[in-house]
Amino acid sequence: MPRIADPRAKIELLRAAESVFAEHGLNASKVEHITTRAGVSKGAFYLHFESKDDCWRQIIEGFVAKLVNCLDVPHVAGADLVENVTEHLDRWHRHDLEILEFCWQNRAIFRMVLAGGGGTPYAYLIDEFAARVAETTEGWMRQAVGANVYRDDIDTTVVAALISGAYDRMVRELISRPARPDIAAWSYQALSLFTRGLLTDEARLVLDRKVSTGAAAVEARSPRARRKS
Amino acid sequence: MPRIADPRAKIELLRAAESVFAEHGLNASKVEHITTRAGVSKGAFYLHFESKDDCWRQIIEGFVAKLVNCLDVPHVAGADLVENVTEHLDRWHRHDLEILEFCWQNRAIFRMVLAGGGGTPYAYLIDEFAARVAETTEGWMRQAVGANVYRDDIDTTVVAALISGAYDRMVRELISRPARPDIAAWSYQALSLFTRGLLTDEARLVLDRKVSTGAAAVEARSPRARRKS
DNA sequence: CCCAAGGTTGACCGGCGAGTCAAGAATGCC
DNA sequence: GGCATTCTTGACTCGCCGGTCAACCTTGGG
Repeated sequence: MPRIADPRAKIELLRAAESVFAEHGLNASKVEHITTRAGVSKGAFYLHFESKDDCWRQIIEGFVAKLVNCLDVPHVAGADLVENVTEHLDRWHRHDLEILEFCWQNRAIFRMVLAGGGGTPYAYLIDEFAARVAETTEGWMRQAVGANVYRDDIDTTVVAALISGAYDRMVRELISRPARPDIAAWSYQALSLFTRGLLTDEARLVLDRKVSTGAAAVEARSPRARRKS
Repeated sequence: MPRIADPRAKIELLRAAESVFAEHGLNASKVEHITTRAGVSKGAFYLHFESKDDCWRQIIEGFVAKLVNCLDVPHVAGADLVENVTEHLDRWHRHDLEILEFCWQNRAIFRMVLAGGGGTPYAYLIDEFAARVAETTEGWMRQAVGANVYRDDIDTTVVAALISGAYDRMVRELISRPARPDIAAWSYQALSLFTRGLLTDEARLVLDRKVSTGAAAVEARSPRARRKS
């Protein structure tokens, strides 16, 4: 009667691998480190994975489709400036929270990919993520310029890169935290900085009127009770 | 009579090393690749450097003090709002151009450090550079809030991270270019975005008055002829 | 206890790349 | 050309680490 395989071995190995990869990246991580941390032999590793790279791939693959889905946002075109401003800011805010939440939930894998840096399989995912964000941001921006929501003197390529760079830093800060920070507050600070930097004077007037009439604009919902520390 | 040592060997080796390290980072670069590219033997490498790491260090060390100097900026305190706004924007703009120029001149070494990612000796320099920029930015921001130039509802830590993240992306774009881009135009876009995002209403009025009287404010010097492409 | 089936192990193999050093090459004087 | 001095070379050594596999271990049935 055959011996029963240890049902926890693969789980322990995946956990250990995720942890070791996050510390050292793929190239500098040793299979022996992973197996020691998982509490199994080196040979047992190869019962579950074809190679070290395969282990890395198994961890990453389940992550890829989620990443792509996260970035797909429907485009909405409005004809009215009031509608445009409000809709635009709402959409931006919702999208922010969605992405930051995703990054927080998958912070271990982000750390894995970031620790490896150049030359790591799937390291291009970070660059792709960044490029995709910049591309989406630029698309939104061109629309907003066309709708007279954003100033028409902005270079959408440069500014899209600046904004996605800013969010990139925010994500890096987020995933480096041991405890979950106030994502909504962070998002508000970013949104406030960029909308003020981008809006036309007309669009700002629309927004200001919304505020003074007590309407549910994003800035009216800002945490007034929060003071900088 | 002893044979004369080849005076160009070390120069060729340093050049080749810089180039190979920029492509592959430290860990994935092979001494054999460097020596082949330099056109000397593998043994000759060790006549000039104790080890591969030593070669890397020799390239980086000359770079370190320049990097630190580049970030030291004198703090100037003004008492008058008009003076503050103008002085502040001028200083920001000058500092931008100085840093971007430095990054362009040292783009090969930046590429070297970026290509390695985590685990590379001196890779912390990039993190330190980023942290230093954020720290300096935050210091400036606190001053500007105190002088009623910036809004007092900004979280200076979060916003400083956002801004330095944005410049980080700009630098990465800059050093990835084969030909020198229009640094002043890029800097203008960033400055325009962030000043509009940060200034108090009073400070904006000061700035607008300056513009309408034809004074030499930064925005009055903006490249009006430039349209987005 | 013996047995068959399958699981697990860690000493071992072999490729790779950093570093070594004795042999060969280059130089200019006599 | 011979010689002494120094430079340069590239085959070689050695250690690291991913991956292998025969020996040993575990399991439950008879």
